[in-house]
Amino acid sequence: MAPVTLKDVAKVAGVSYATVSRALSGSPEISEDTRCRILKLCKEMGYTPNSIARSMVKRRTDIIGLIVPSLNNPFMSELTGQLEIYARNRGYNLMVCCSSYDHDLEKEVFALLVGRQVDGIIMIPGGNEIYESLSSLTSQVPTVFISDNLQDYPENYVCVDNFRGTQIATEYLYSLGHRDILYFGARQKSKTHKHRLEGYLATCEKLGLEPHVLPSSYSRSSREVGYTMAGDYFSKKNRETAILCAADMLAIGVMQAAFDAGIRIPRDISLMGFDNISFSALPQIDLTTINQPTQQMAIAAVDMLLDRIKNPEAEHARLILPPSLVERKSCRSIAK
Amino acid sequence: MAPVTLKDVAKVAGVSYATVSRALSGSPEISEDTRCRILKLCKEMGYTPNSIARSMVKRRTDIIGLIVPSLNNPFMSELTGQLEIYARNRGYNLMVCCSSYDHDLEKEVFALLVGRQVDGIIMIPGGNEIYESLSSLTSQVPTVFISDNLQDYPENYVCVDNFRGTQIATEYLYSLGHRDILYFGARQKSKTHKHRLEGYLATCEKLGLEPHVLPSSYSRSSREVGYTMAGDYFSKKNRETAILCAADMLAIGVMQAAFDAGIRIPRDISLMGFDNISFSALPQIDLTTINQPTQQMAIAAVDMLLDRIKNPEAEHARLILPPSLVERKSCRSIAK
DNA sequence: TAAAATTACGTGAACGTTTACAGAGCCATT
DNA sequence: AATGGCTCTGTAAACGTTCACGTAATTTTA
Repeated sequence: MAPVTLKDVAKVAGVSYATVSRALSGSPEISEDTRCRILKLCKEMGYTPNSIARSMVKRRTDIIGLIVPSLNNPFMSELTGQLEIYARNRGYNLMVCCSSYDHDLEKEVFALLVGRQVDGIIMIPGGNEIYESLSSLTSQVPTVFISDNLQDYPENYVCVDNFRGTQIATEYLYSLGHRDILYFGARQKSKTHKHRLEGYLATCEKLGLEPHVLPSSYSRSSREVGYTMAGDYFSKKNRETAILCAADMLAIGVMQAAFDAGIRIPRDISLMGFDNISFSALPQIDLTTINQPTQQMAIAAVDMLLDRIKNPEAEHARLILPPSLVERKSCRSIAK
Repeated sequence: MAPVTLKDVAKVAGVSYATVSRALSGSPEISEDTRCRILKLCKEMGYTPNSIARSMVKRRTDIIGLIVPSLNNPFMSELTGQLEIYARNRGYNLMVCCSSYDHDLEKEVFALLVGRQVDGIIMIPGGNEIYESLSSLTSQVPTVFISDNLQDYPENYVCVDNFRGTQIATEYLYSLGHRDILYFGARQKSKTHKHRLEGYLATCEKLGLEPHVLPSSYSRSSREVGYTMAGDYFSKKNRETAILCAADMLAIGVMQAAFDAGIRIPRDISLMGFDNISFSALPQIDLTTINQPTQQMAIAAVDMLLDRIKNPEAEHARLILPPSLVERKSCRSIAK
């Protein structure tokens, strides 16, 4: 518990503390002998550099703030894990804050992190209210968003190509012979979901399919929402042979409703999701879905942020990563 | 991007910077007028206190380090989320590091966090190698473990009562009429698993049941392990009517193997897990299990750590929280 | 009304680093 | 032998706070 400082080491070594600092920082302005001697002494004395003091003078902390809506959501917690590992490999630590999908909290923890002098912030917005506060937040500190909602704003962000995702999904279902595909759970307010819907609609048009859309009036894409909506849907006669859900969680709810209604997947109807959350890989679920490249997103977000930190005056960057098909057991090929 | 400091505010206000500091810290040694005037000015000028500088002189950072094996595991990411929220409510931020179940990394990030001058560390060990390094780590900074492996060491920890958990589970299965209960996936090296096994064995003895144990030679309790082990098990004739798994993930693997073998749960055999991870609540899984009180554990760990920070010389604390039964659909009552 | 107590504020040191600058010692060049 | 240029090390200021101390102005007390 006794904090041994540069000065302590310097005193024992019989040099000034600037010399010790030089020995540790790898400065060339020091002879090899003294460097070795000092380094050895540091070890012996159990010296640990105080990064607070260093931050004080260097005017940077090597800390990245992360604002994430929730760590209960597997997609976000996995992303968080990736971000932490990659950031640490690049010499940065992560200060994590959960916003609980609450925009006031988002602003509050943003200010908190700024006060903590983080070098930059990676933010996964929890909703759409973020637009109002965008510039007042990002003017304070370099910020990168992980979100598909920001095309029209001068901000840095990385996201997955949602349009392309539903395009891939629709084409896949088409290739299996499906001609009546229901797009399930289109949320109105989210731009992410708008792009997914558009990918579906555009592909329908390209393939000459008639689009069927079941919009969601809910503000989140939970299993419960999927279950409720699908219960309604299955209670009537329908001609669709496949359902493309706007999110995996919805699809899992749909699965349950299908089970309750005695409808078998994929025998009676094919089902696809979007996100590839870890749940979906469970054999009991085994959902064919569109993968978001979590690791790539994490790496890209950190890289982008560090670029912005190094060069804050640079143009805003955007990176849109390609999604990919994950083929599992929830879709089947049907006769034409 | 222009950092406005105490001095700037002081200059504009025409007072010394000590006065500004007093106005902000709520010191009584200042008149109400000047305080209001300064506070208003701070707002106008967009002043944010620099917590680095404050940490420098106060010799504390109000930061807690968290070392967690992985954020892919839902149990741990949920725990992390709870820790963050509660710690923030108590005025602390969380610096999170993933150890990837690697003990060398555990030691490395511990040192990193110490260098960052965190006020304390909450550590969820990823394995058993932790024993070797225990005292050399915890002598550096107040530390609280979340782990059931530390009864024999003078450390602070909180955990769930694993013995009680399997006791509850065994009694529950007994109450449903089961007399032949297999304990599935007992890991040898983990003390957590040792306690779970002991709870089962003790309860068998108490109830006059003959224990059946299927040990696991694997070092982790994954779905794949459960699937493989259960495949073997189901390929032979067995008399057990219920399986109690040492972890939910194992049970999910068992479910899959049962499905492959044409064995229906709970009709043909009852199945229980331990942990209550979020997967288990999915209707497609619907696993009866033993809950670990994540939120209570998080709150207790933070409270305990802050106690230790305030009073480092105090006796080591241990808190063992009660688990609880979560009744779902994977067990059935059988005729006696 | 003088002494004592109180209030409100300023002064300056401290926290543990980094770094610009200066300077000492040595060797090579003219 | 004087000058210049190295190489190495020391000095001191700075980063933005907090806080112990000092002190002037004001109020209270005897």
